[in-house]
Amino acid sequence: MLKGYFSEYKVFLAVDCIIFGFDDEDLKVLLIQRDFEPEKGKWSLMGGFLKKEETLDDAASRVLFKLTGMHNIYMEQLYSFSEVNRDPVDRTISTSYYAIVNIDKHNKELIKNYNAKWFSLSKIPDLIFDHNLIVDKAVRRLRRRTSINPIGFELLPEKFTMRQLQKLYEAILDKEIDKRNFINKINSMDILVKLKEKDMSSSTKGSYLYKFDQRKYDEKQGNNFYLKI
Amino acid sequence: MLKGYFSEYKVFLAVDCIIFGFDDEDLKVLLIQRDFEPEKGKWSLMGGFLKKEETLDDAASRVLFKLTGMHNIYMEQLYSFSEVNRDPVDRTISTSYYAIVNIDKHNKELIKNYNAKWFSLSKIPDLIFDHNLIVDKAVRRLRRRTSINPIGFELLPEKFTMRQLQKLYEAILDKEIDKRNFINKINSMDILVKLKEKDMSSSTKGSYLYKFDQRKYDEKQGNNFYLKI
DNA sequence: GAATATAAATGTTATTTCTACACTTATACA
DNA sequence: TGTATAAGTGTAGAAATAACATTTATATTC
Repeated sequence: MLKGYFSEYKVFLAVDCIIFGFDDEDLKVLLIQRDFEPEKGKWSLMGGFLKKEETLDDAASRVLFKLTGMHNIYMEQLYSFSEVNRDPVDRTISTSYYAIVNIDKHNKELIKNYNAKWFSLSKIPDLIFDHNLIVDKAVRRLRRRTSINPIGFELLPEKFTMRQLQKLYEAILDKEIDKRNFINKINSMDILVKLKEKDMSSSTKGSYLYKFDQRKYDEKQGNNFYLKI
Repeated sequence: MLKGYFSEYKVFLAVDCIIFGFDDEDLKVLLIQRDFEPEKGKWSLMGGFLKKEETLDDAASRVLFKLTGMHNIYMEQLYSFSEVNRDPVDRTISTSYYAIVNIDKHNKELIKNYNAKWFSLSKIPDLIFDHNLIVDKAVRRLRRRTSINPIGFELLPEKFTMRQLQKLYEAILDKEIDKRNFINKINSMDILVKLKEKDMSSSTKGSYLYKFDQRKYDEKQGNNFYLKI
């Protein structure tokens, strides 16, 4: 045989997406409620099969767009899950991606169509197959990434307060952080621009708004540092 | 259709293994020379297709055993590569694993049969497909892992000198390390047992041999720490 | 047997980073 | 005018890291 491998080796390869969002309080994950068998009615990650003409990244982008209506979402490949019977219908390997999105920017119509809902990390229900495992791994990865690279750009509105940013870190790392130490560390990263504008919604005094310095933020993505928070 | 997905979505899924070893001087990678088309004569990673009844981990273990004759090799899933035309024969996704082995313990007969050879990192030839990319990613991952967890147990002989351990770290991290600071840090990890025995081969004075405290070493694998070396 | 050559073994100080911690300020509203 | 609320701000002690040089044990050579 000169061309082609033995087709009995072929398997189904799916991508499943863990979509993280942040709502000023909690880190959340977007889940869909299946309206088809098996496990109809149960919650699951959004996924889809890898198609012939696309890479796994393409497939993940496609799946993410389908559910959120957003393009160019920040995402990263997580892991490939391959337990033989993880999918009761047919042997299927799942390459998972985690994505982080601005929770206010997704298309609410779409997520209604998919019976999708945002769940706080602490309230994630029983999911189909091995999806709880996948979410756990994604959370651990996101935590580690947050200790190595700056995060927030994709999760926060364009302008945000220090308090919002701190809440985000606290939600991701699941621990309380001292306000002054946090500000000092963020400032030492040198990725924010302090605006003249204030947010007056949360206090009488008002709090300054910041935005990310896109260029510096992207730089820091490259050369890893260890930000111990 | 009640049972089974649409089979046109099926793809070939291979595992490719980056096998790291250490020879007292350099960090090395075990490569095989292909004796079949395409790209006959070129060097590549050892790989194989995922079979029906095995997980990706199983497949990687099988591939590793086939080439080294060793069981229970330390390995970790790295990444799944999926460029559409990465394999000219047929669309094939590759899930890569990196493994670390004791270079003295593998079966030399086997690697002769596969035309396999150890290559220092700085002397890796042009590999088939995207295998150079895969190796690069594995090296970066190994470096990061080395900064978070202890390493060495799988790469060194049972008994080894501080110098050997330091050389290993220097080879992995590709930088020189101060001897005194290195020893202090390793000691602060508390994973070594100092033996009464000395190695007399490298100096007239002789240098003490150490071995890993298996229990403590395994413990440290779990709770990540940041060892800045 | 004295001198030499080689690698091993060892500790301290200065610098940087991290942690813990409390009071003042601006403003709206009563 | 007083009160309530969240924002804003700095320092000192502790811990980790980085820089750095001399002494020791032994085999070999003269």
